[in-house]
Amino acid sequence: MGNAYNVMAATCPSRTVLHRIGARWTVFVVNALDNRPMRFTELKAHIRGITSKALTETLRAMEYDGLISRTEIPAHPPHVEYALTDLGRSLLTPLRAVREWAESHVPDIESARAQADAQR
Amino acid sequence: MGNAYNVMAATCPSRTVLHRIGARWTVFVVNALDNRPMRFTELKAHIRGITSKALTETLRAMEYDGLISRTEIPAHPPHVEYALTDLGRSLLTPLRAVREWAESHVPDIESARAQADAQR
DNA sequence: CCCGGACGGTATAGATTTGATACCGGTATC
DNA sequence: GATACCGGTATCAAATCTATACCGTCCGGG
Repeated sequence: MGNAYNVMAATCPSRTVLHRIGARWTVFVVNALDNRPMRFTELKAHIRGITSKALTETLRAMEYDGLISRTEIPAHPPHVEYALTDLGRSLLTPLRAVREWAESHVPDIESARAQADAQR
Repeated sequence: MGNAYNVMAATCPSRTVLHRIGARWTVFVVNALDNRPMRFTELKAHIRGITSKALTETLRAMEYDGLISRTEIPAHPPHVEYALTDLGRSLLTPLRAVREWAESHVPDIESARAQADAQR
């Protein structure tokens, strides 16, 4: 498809993009918002182990990059809703594949680790 | 396909697997070894911006996880060759998709960032 | 009115990870 | 010899992440 960007070049903008995708929690947020918008606390509960700070920073960065939208809903009680944008949804396909790979290859990696440990 | 692992659970082994895949440089190494084995210095030159230390650590971790193999070749001059294992090759498909997403969506993200900057 | 709790975060400090820079031993070439 | 390349280590400073505590707003109950 020959586009002009190459992640292997240190200065290429695609590098920063890949860096952002690869950031600790981005994958989890994208996967969590897969089929519906969520609120802050809902996300925090869903992605077990994330702290408020990490979640806030991840959401801010993703919003800045146009991957998610943040909407304050003035209902009673008011609350905040995070949702994938079209761009974010387009990222869903590759990231879901990564997630599925991770979930389905746990035994392979665990046995590789066990074998490496036994070696020493 | 219903496997037993869920990355959203903090204690799930798949979490550590995903963490490893998401580590700074893993994506680059997998993509670099896409169509042939490479030597240490070759990899370092190919993945612009990586330091020896980062590359060493990434390679060690990936070898431990069974994603790549490290072979010392006793030719003259002797050298070291890194190659994807079958497991590593299976990771290639999802990660190549991520790489391609990054390379093809740079303009979208840049314009989202520009728009966010203009907002303030 | 007062109390308590949920929501959506901040502030701060300590631990962990990363990166820059320098260096090193072995092999081969000049 | 002297020099250079390969495949790394060692060391230390800088950036990042985590844990923990805290905060203001809004709401419902008593």
